[in-house]
Amino acid sequence: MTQNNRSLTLRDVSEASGVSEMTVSRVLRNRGDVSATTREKVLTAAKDLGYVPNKIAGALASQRVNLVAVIIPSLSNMVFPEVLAGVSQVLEDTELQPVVGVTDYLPEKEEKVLYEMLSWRPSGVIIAGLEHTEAARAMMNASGIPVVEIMDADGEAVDAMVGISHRRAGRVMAASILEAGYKKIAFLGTKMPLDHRARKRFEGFTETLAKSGIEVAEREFYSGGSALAKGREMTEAVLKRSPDIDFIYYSNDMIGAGGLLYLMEKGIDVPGQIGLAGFNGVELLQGLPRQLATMDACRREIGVKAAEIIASRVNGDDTDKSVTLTPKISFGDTLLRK
Amino acid sequence: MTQNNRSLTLRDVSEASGVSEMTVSRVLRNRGDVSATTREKVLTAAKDLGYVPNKIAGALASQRVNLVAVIIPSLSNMVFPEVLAGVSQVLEDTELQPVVGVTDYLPEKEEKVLYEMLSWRPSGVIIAGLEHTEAARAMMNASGIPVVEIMDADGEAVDAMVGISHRRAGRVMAASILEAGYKKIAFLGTKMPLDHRARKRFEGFTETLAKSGIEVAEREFYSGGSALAKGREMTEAVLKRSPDIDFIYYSNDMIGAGGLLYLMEKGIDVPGQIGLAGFNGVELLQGLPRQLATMDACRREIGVKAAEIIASRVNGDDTDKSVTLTPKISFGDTLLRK
DNA sequence: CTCTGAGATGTTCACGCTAGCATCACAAAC
DNA sequence: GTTTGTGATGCTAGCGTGAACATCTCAGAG
Repeated sequence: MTQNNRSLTLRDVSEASGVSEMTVSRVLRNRGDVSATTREKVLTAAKDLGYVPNKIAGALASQRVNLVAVIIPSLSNMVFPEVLAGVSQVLEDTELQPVVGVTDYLPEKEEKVLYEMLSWRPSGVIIAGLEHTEAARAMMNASGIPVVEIMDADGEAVDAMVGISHRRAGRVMAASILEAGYKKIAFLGTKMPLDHRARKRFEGFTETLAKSGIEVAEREFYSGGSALAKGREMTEAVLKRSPDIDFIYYSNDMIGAGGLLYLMEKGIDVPGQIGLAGFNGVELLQGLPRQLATMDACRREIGVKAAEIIASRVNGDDTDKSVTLTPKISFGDTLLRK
Repeated sequence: MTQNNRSLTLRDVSEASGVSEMTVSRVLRNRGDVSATTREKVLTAAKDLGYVPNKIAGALASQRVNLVAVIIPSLSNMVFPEVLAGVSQVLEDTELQPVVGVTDYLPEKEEKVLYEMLSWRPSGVIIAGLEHTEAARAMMNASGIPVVEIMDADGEAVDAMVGISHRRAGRVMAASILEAGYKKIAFLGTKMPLDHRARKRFEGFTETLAKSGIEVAEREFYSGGSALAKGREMTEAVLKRSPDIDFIYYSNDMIGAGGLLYLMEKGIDVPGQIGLAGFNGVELLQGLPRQLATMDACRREIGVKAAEIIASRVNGDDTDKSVTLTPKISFGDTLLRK
């Protein structure tokens, strides 16, 4: 309540309550034996003063920091917040706390964010992707703490890894599309040098098409802007160039939804004339007039599993080093089922 | 590169490079005079060892922590990430770093998150809303650091405040709707005990309607689930109950978009038969077949301004205590313009 | 009445770093 | 040669807390 400019310490509380700093520390951490009377006295004093413990000092003294660094490319698309939700849910039952860093898909920024985070000596790291700079990889190795790389399973992990195979996801979608009889297939997505997972999906996709002697008929990439609007624009552009396209595979649901809305507006028969599919399985799709075919990326599950691995490792338990989840394809109303 | 289990300290670097710890510290912080030769030697040693400074110890020693706590209700709707983007953009040019805490709209969780964050002794706090528990308010007061409450301007700030008046926003929207001649007006939104800003908009809205002798004809509230789908469902439910509704005011754009898609599907004339408006001005709307009327909540701008206030105050400069931004109404295609 | 032991409380020191001052080397000025 | 100043470097003393150990108190056993 009192407004001090000099910040409060254990000493202030100890003086106010007439016991030693150590006892105050014990009360505030519920550690060790303290009599009910003393506990009461200390808590009252702490509350009256408005004392908030200094975790900086605590962490230095105890050599323990209950933070888990979570490093992701972006917060503005729906995918990473959901991973985060999974992480938080699990960590809430432990004394660990997630701290988020955002890289904007830039390797150098990732390296910088990682450095910053490691300088706070967290108990673990959860980081999106398997592609990192040499230096970043070295830091994670040297840190001596559990590191879980998430979202992807196509590659080598520094330590542990939880994700799906995007190559496989691309292959499965391609197979379903071929099976449904589509032939002139377009791919629309983000500019991929930045987004390795989208790239891998694309690679898996073209690989399977190639086996049937089919090549992607059209492709278009975007970056920035409203994904829904971009989906619209790109779909229009592609159909203008190649009106005989009969399927469009979008690298995410948001642009897919834009495309879907555009085609419906134009009165085009989906999935009869043109089939569509996206990727991610975002909740948003449920509100669309027609269900977009998609593939669930197991986002929440990935967050949960990654957090569980960190939590166990912090407790000294041994755990899985590599968890590969299998995304489920959902045909929705925009991909003919054989 | 070397994998140590015992973590590295300045001493390790100092031994490896043959200078004192102090000099190493100076090199790594670019503080004070160090000869080019020594600097080179130290940097090489640090890099070889893979040394990452320990900010915990640094912060304790220097009594300075370059973190800014940003406390928001949610990451999963589009509004707060954009505020965050504004904050990050500004702080990127300073030595300050944002750290995000999420409250899920729960006052007790807000209090807990605030406590946790303050225990790391950040340089400032940016927190959404003006409504907090007694204890939270006390903590912010006692902290002695700059505190900026954001998003809202209807109320008393603990310290500084940046936001818009949601009451006014509600009033302005009501006035525009009345002016366009709509009479049977419905309101659809979130359950409001949790969301004070939505509540204030609703209050302003009904207040202005009341002045024209009009009452909200229907109302419906939701919580959880896909907002787009909820908008759809609620719109359907309301129109079933009162088919003569001629305007629906949604408490956010997402449910508004759901409603819009539903009405278009049903072939209802928007805005002729039924007008619609949302709130927030989210980017998503740009991809819809028709532009939803809305009001920009100045999200990014709020983040920018709040961060600027913190940055100045940290530098000891005096700044505005209260900044009220004025949202712009956008009529889109769903609200007749008089 | 003394002894024992467990619970309650206090003391000391280290955690890894930085502020503030002390010291040192060396070149320019006298 | 001596002085002086300045850049370069080192030393010491904390920062606020928690771990480990030391001490004290008091009830119950003998």
